[in-house]
Amino acid sequence: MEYKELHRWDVSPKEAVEIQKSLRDQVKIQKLSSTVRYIAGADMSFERFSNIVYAGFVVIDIKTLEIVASSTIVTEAKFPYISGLFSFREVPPLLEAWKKLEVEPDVVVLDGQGIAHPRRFGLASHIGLLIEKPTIGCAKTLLVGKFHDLPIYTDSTVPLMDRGEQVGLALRTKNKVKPVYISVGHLIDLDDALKVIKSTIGGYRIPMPTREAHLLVNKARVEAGALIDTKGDYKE
DNA sequence: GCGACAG
DNA sequence: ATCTTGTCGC
Repeated sequence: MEYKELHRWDVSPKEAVEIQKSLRDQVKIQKLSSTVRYIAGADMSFERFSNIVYAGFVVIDIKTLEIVASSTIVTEAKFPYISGLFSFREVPPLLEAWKKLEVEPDVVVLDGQGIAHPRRFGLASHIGLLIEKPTIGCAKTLLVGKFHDLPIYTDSTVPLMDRGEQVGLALRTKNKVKPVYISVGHLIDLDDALKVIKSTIGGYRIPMPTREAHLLVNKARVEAGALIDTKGDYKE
């Protein structure tokens, strides 16, 4: 798949914040324009004491929840992990994997926030602008916002509020299990984002796109590690 | 100044 | 994120 180059990546944290501010007004919140058949999930897996990272995508059929395509790459993360600047660490490796993906998804789910972000420009919004596809942020923990009285039963939702506005929602994907947090990334609205995510819940807390992407990149890392002995030499 | 802080 | 075994609860 293709993507845009909107700015440099070798920037300081201060410059990164300015880039976020300059791009956030380009985020479009709207109804999904086409019917959804293929949903992509993305994730990254890190090596313990290095910046080597495995990034990958899976594409899932919304009807069967089966994987129809995937891509994986290995590269080096060049930006540190800084809360609020997460996308500057994750997006470059993800774009490399995106480049190798052969099946075009109708919507992409990211492991992190969309507009539920201090500057309303989280990972899902950032990569959405670059790949020009509808994106959804589906995070395991909160970055900003508060919510109240979320029922303990599957499919319950409650608004996620930050500074007086709704930035997403908390969704209970499984009985009596911690919720996930859904927010709009780009080219979608919250109702459609929720519908898409609900259609991909496979009985686990983490919806299938993200879950399968996580399993994929984790497996890639472990298998690569098994090929290297303790001296760092490659095995036969 | 204190507390919070996506993966 | 990653390191890790068993264990408590549905």
